[in-house]
Order: sequence, then C-alpha cells, then structure tokens
Amino acid sequence: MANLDFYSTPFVDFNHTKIFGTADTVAHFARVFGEDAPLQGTLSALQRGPVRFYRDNVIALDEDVVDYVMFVVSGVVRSCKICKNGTRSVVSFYLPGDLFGWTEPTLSLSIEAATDTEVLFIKRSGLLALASRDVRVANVLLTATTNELTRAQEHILLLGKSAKCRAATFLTDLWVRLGKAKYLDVSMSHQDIADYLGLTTETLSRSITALERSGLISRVASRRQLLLQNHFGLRRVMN
Amino acid sequence: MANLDFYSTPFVDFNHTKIFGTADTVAHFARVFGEDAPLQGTLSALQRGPVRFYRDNVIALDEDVVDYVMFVVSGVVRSCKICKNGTRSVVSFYLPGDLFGWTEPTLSLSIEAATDTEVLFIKRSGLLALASRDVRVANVLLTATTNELTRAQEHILLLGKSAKCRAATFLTDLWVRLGKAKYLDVSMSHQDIADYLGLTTETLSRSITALERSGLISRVASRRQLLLQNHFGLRRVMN
DNA sequence: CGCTCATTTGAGGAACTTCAAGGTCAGTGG
DNA sequence: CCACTGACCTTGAAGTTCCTCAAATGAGCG
Repeated sequence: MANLDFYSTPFVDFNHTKIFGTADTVAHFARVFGEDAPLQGTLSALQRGPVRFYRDNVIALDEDVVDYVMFVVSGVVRSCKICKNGTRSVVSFYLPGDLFGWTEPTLSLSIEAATDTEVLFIKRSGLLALASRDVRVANVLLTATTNELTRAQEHILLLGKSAKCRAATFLTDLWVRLGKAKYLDVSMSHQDIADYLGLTTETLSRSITALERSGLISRVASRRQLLLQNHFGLRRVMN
Repeated sequence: MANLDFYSTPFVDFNHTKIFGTADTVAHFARVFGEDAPLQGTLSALQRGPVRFYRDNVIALDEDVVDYVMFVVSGVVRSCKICKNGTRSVVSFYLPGDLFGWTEPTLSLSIEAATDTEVLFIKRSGLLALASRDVRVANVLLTATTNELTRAQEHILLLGKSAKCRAATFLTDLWVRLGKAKYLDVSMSHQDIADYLGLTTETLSRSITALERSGLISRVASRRQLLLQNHFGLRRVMN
C-alpha cells in the first residue's frame, strides 16, 4: 500500500521505483504553468519525484492521496475500482501532461500504472495556497478539473453506445489525446480498455476486428500498433 | 434557443417564465457561500433571476452558457444529449443547492427542466474575479467542480452494473441527496431516469417492480412516492 | 525451443431491448 | 358524479446484443 509520507524526502526509491532526472518534468510543467521562472521555483519546491512505477503497480489508493495531486510525466495511469463481485471498472486513463487527483476519496478508487510510468506528486495544500496568490495557477487548477469533468461526461455518453462505437471512439480519442501521430500505439492492455468501455475483452477484440475488416483501421507491426485509415468512416461508426 | 443576453436586464419574463422573489435564493446561497453580508451583496449583483422554467423546457444550450454558471433554487434540472440515432442520454441531474455549468461547451449538452424549476444565472467572469479576491469563493468553486466530478465518476461506475443494481443505487442516492426524508418523492419521469441509467423505461419499471416484490421498497400514495423499507437489503443489491 | 500470457475465435446462454398491448392516474367536460 | 382523454407506467413475448465458457492461436521472453 502506498504510504505517501515516503515522499516527504525527495529522491527515494519506492515500490521497485527508480528516480529520474527532472528535465522532462520541467518541460511538461512549462506547458501547463508557463515559463515563469520564479513560479517554476515555487512549484518545484512543492513537488516530489518524478517517481517511476512499473506496470500494474499501485501508485496510490484514493484515501492515501488527500494530501497530493498527481501529474503524469510519462506512461499511462489508470484510476479504477474493483467491486465486491470481482468485476473491475476503469474510471479514467491519465496521459502525460494530465494533472489529476481532485476527486473525493469517498469513492476509494485505486490509482495504478497501466504501463510503466513516471508520476510527479504535488502537495495539494501548497498548490491551493499558491492558487490563492496567483490567478494563473488558480485558472490552471479550475481548467484541470473542468477538463476532467468534461472527459468524465464524454465517458458517460460513450457507455450508452454499442460495442463497436465504443471501440471506435476510444481509439480515435486516444489518437487525438496522444497528439494525432501517424501510428497509434495502444500501450494499455485490452483488459484495461475493456474495463474502461464496460465490455469484456472478447467483445472488445471482436469489435476491433470488425473495424479492421471494414477497412477503418489496420494493424501495423505489433497488435498494439494501429493505423487509423478511414477517419470519415470511423466518425460515422462513432455516431 | 436560449439567448442569455436577456438576463442582462434583471426580472424579465422568458420562455413562459415567471419571476419569483429572492428570499429562497438567499437562503440557498447562504448554505454555499456563508452568511457574509458584503459578499452576499457582491454575489447578488452578479446573479440574474431566479427564473422559472416549466417541465421539459430548455433552460440553455451548452454553447449559450459559456458566460454563466447556474444554481438550482428549486426543482430538478437535467443535462442531456440527443444523439444522431435518436437515443437520448441524461448525463446529470442537478438538485436544489447545486451550482453547475463548468463543463466545456464542446459536448453541446442541453440543459433542461426535468420538473418545474427555478434557476439562478451567475456571471461566470464576475464569479471568477470574485474567487481570485476571496479564497472562500475560490474554494467553493473548486469544491463544486470536484463534487460534480465525483458524481460523474460514480455515474460511470454505476453504468457497469446490472439494471436492478442501477435502479436501487439511483433511488438510494436520490434519497440521500434530497436529505433522507421519510418518503422519497421521485419527481423526474421514468424516461429521464431510464436515460440517466442507460436503460429503457420498460427495464427500469421491471427493476423497480422487482425491488418492490423483494420488499426492499414500497409505493405509497402515488407511483412517484416511494418508501425505502430495507436499507440493508438495498445496500446488498447495490453491491 | 518451449514456456507463459494476451488475444482471438466459436458456440451457447443471459440480460436487456424492442414491439405491442393493457393498466393507472390526473385533468376535463358533460 | 362519471365517462373520456392523454400521458405515463407496467406487463408480456420475441429478438438482439453482449457475456460466459472453452479452446485455439499468436507474441514475447528466458
């Protein structure tokens, strides 16, 4: 179980983790908070990490993170819940550049590494104090939460559609969120995606195969790498 | 279509609306923003309304409300989307005391009256400016968005469960949100609830009947009024 | 190469939807 | 007061989609 008091000392090993340099972090942060040097300094005093987690390791349990918000430096983070009957739901995926951890701990979601990932921990109280002094920071925080809210609402709408539509929408959205690169590297497992879409892996597989047979997507080197061939057709399936 | 420039003049009629006194409004607002008299004054300068909407009338289209957030004074508001194939999804219900309207307009949700309702419109820019001067207001805004995010995530989890579980959870949650009164008055239509739960009205009806036959709930006077009889049993169905 | 684990495919079953009809209730007018 | 109306909810039977279970195939790795 994640014990975040660990992070009060910067640069520690934890849970098979390895500490990386902060160069990438600053670059990512700059995208969110701008290039203001004094502000960067204040922020880096609040942050711990980045900490590396290997795939499927628990980053934090929701109750543990009331004191921190998190920032994804690399990899994919999933926020999920296992119900009493054994089924799992993935509530959200967080990608590099996402600032998350606002939700109430009452849901007791588990924050886990969907791939190998680097995560930055930021003192919530310090960030809120900073926000009350600097309007830009306050705006960033409000933007981060409303963005996450918007994605959650899109997710709700998605769960009302057919399996094929869910798969097509997921792949297209992921492609957009990852910057519309030529090839889409689907780095999370089919199990994670299925639990996100409210499907079984079998139905997900059949849906993706159906999209492939329709000529809308095609698989490149590995099965994890896709080429979205017919964006217009995909848009039509997405409804 | 709702044209919010209308509200730049206070106390107007709009869309078969009738203007009510502000007594209730201030009481509701006090719960959220506290009893600070100068702050109340500043806030009331930002607000327009309350405006009354009759059931099934459109309060605002998402694109229209970039300049306003909304506050429910009485009744139930639904935020929903009609897809191209004709199916409708209800993303969220807002109850008296809820402050909403943060989500990005890209989703183009429609904000509608699920029952007769009174809604207060608050200038977004003014509220944000106030938040940057008053930390309490900033906290209220962040709390409002994170609360809504938490509810959206609970909604996502709910859509992964069985029809009976969804119905039981919906009724129990509504009962809690409405203050745990003895009897639960379900004021929205079954169609609205079904679209919220991702079910048909038929399946919803069958699920509620099943709950009744199990002795977990019972109907009182009208079909819209329920008594949650066995909270322990409901909890078990909710999983 | 041979192991393991993830993905794919197939057949059968369960849950939910669809379509159709009947029932209930509040409001309306005779 | 009572029949009539229309909206809403309930119930039944048939159909669809997705899930479950089982087995085969493929990919990654020592």
